[in-house]
Amino acid sequence: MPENGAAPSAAQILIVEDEAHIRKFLRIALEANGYEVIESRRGEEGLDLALKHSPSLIILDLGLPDIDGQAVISRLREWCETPILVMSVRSDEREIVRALDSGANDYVTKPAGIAELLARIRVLLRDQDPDQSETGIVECGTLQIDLARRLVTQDGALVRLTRKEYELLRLLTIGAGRVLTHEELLAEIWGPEFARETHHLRVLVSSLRHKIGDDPGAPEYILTEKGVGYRLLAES
Amino acid sequence: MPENGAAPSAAQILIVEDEAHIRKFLRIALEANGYEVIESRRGEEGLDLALKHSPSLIILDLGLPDIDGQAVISRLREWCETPILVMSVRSDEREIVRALDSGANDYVTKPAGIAELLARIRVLLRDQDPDQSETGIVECGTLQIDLARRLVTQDGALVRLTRKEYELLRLLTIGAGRVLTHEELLAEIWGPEFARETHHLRVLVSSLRHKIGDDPGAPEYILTEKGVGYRLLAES
DNA sequence: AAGAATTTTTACGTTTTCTTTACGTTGGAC
DNA sequence: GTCCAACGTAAAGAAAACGTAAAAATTCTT
Repeated sequence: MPENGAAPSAAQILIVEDEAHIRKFLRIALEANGYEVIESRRGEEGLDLALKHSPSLIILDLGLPDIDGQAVISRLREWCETPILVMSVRSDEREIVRALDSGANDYVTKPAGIAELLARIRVLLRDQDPDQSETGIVECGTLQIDLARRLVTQDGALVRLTRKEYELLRLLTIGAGRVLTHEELLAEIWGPEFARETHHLRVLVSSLRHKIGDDPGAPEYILTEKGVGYRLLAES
Repeated sequence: MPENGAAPSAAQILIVEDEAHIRKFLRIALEANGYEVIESRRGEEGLDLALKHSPSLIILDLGLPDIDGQAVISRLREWCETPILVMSVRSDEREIVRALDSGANDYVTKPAGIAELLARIRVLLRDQDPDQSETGIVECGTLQIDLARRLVTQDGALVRLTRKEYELLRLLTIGAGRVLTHEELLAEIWGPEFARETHHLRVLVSSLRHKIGDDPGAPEYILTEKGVGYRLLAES
């Protein structure tokens, strides 16, 4: 899994759409405009990919073969805030309202002009939460976290992290200084249905701390906020 | 879920539209949904009103008598980030792209279903920059309370609070200046069934005061209102 | 299919936080 | 001054939360 291989500023867009020719059309148009594209034909797979890649935007067709598109929106919104642009052949107003109210950010009726679609994508990417931007190298004492390359070094030496360890560190880094609650972390790393299983988090934090050389008693990096969550100590 | 956009204090919406019957129609629909409405027939006046009232959202017609709607968008974006929803009779794709790219957040072609319009308004209000509302760092002498990060510092030094201590301080901060009664605090922190157990509160206040260096005899931060509750001394 | 790496599960000791209780202090009423 | 009610604080016991190690299960590699 090449995670974030391309240029640092290339936004990654996930397409969830069952019709092959539309997928192809979108992919060509998006790639021509400098976006990186991931695609999926089914809703379940789409949810997986969203979790795995954390794309910058999701284009979602409501008429999927396996699960209701509406359900995809709701399930995405349980744990993430990635902008969702819905495409649909139906221009039924009730469906539009339902999609928007359950968390979609825009609704475009097919067939839509590609220029308009691209403009609406730019709006959604432009209006995103500024602290979501995952570019640049974050430093924390002698610890370096390169979010674009998925690379962590401690004192210049490469630290090998497992997927979950890295995911935890990434979340802490993005929210540096802020407390990330148990629920947030569990929902992001394991999925919303694990939001109460704090023991998972305890062992993961323990092994991450071990690898980056952090002493829980006198933490340099990861501060435990008992009963609440964890926070990465920010530079000051 | 018809989740109403108007939560505690009604969101204010500015309509800039020259056709009287559309203005009237919008006003009725919006007010019926709990929004407060200001309106203007001309672009210049619209800009003035935006400056004066800082509305939560602007609905803009592109076909205005005095200045080009496009110019209104650009001039608004010079100094503010209020969401702009453009309405237009023209569904020319180039115009849509131009409006979105110059700063509009959504574009709806007239005539549009009112339910869809309201849903799109809810999206724009929902997605507004959250740090416009909560990011305030409250200062109280040398005590700093950063509610967004759950961070408390005294004289620049991090103060580590337990969950309940922080919760107490948060409540006092939110209601800064106001007296919070024993009942309110107990109900919020321990639950309504504890509303009479003031001894809990006494020991909690004591330990919080100890950590932020407050002397009950000559309080700098937490003032005891005997027989009633506590209050955080606000800056003036 | 075997082996390695990762993740999940479980268990237990330790630390921190919370609750409870007891007692001292303050300040107004009489 | 005495009494009383409300408050502040200290300390001990109880409960909750945490950290870690190791075994079991799963997934990934080769």
